[in-house]
Amino acid sequence: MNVEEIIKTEKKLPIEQRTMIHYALVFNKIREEFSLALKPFEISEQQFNVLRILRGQKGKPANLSTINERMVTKMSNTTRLVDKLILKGFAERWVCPENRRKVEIMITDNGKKELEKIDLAVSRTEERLLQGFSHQELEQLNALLDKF
Amino acid sequence: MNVEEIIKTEKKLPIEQRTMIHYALVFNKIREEFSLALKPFEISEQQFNVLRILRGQKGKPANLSTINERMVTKMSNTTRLVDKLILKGFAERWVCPENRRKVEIMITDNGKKELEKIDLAVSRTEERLLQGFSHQELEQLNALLDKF
DNA sequence: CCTTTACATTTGTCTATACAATTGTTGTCG
DNA sequence: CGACAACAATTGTATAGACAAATGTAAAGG
Repeated sequence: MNVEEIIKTEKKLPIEQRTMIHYALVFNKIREEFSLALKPFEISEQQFNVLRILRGQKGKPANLSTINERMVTKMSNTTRLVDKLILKGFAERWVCPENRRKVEIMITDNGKKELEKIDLAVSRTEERLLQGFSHQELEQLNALLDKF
Repeated sequence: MNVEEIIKTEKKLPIEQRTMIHYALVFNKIREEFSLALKPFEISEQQFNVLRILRGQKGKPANLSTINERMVTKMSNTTRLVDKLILKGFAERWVCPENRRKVEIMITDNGKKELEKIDLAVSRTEERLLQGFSHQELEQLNALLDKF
């Protein structure tokens, strides 16, 4: 990936600015690949993320604020996101008996099955995106990302 | 930035998955900082990007497809984006005389002046985001990003 | 010329997201 | 207890973005 070529500029960018643009370009590529991988399942990246969180609860229900807290990209209204998962039969929701302000949300068996299929497609995408990296380079990248 | 802590998971993620999540988390942080920096100017990141492209033309007008081509994040409708810049008096647009299918878009003096102010705020943000990095680390990061 | 094809931009429409206001519930303190 | 603050989720609304269809213009081929 050549930054200058992609954004068609001849002038030399300061390294800081170049890094930022570079970062965004790579992110766009990643997002594109992911949404392509998710398209056949008719599920958004956010919905996929929530499903993974719900599965991570291992039988325990999650409430909305828990989900929000754990989401990679925080959303302003997770309610409607969960609505869609429920509509698809991948999750269910009820009012929390101990605290009626809260709701409890759980992944359904159907949701789990679907998620397994999606996981496969997603991890294939991840591997494809990262195929040019050695294990050491991945560690290096993670270490650099930690500095942000 | 500790990935596992942020998304509140105890289990060890495979390095590929961890890298992807890490990447997205950092991107969110960057985006947040940028939109904060741009907020006082009431301009979106995309609009800012287009303004920079227009300035990069150095007097020559740009047409829509040129802008689209050079944008960091490609947009489906750049028309309406330019509309907003025109509304703010930062750009002007007319039909291309040689080829009436095309339009010619130029940054105005007003737009240039505003852009200079925004540039300052943005580069301060960039520096702040990257303050933990040595020059060598920035080069390293750029080299790794190239591998995508 | 006239029809067809390709091109460049614009418009329509539907969905996603951001942000604020609202609803319903619980906890606290005089 | 009763008023009020704090909490959790939902709803309303306005804006941004994705995608497809439509418009207007130019080029190509018979």
